[in-house]
Amino acid sequence: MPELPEVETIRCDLLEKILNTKIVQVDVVLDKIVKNKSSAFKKVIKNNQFTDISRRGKLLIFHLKDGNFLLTHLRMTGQLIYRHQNQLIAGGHSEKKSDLDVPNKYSHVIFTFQNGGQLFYNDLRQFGYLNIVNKKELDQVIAKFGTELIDDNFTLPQFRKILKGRKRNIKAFLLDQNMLAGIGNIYADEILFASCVKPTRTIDQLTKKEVELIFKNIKSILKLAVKHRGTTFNNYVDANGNKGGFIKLLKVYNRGDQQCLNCKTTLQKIKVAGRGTCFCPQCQK
DNA sequence: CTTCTTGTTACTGA
DNA sequence: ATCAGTAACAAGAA
Repeated sequence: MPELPEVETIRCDLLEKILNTKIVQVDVVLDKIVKNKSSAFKKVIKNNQFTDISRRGKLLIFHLKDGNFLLTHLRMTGQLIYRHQNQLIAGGHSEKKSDLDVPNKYSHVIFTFQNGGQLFYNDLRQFGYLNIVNKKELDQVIAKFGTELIDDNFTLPQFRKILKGRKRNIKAFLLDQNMLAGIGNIYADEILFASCVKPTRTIDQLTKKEVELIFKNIKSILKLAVKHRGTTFNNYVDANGNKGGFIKLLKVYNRGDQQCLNCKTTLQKIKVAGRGTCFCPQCQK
């Protein structure tokens, strides 16, 4: 599940690889992945260039030289993998051959650059999408997102302001992209464990200290995860096709029925906000 | 065979 | 306005 740290890792990887190089060909293997009409999509992309890549929450924004923007959301199993010309398909040291072996049966859109490099949009479950929009449409899409979380503009007073008057449970809030942009199921569980707050607690019950802790942990955990190039739980890989290293640092996510790393209590798995949720009944109050 | 999983949107109902 | 719950989407794992 690509969340903010994973999407940010891919963004930084691609920045070094695909800017200001002419796109000579684009293949749309599976039409439904592209929101635009396939013919219109190809017309805009062909002979165009990416001049920058930005990110809003989990959404990647490729800036095109002609003033349009290519939006990419990976949803659950989307991948963006770049291969430069003549790059050998690595094998042997990879556990999952399909991660590195591109194109494969999940490669639904393929960009080919003038220098021979190729960018593959892979998606096993086909929930992600590519969509070309103009500046006005981009602004409309971006406006709906909540606060950016690894930005210096995200401050404790601002966090308090967003929480004010709300009554839902804290996990549902953390996952709400219209409130905070970029947290998914993995980091929501990790942030709440680090903050010693049970995922079912409602916002109006949180103490001042707990709010402070949650704020601090949102920043520190997301930044640490970016540093470790994200979490590969099942499907995620970076733009080189490599796994993220944060999985070694997960303390609760998907560890239901295992022992808490702090107190050895058996972790519990419950459903909160429609999501599988792991927490320590001893450490999280 | 069935059931579960996951991010997001859309919808219903409180 | 806010929020909870659920279906839908696809395909693989168990």
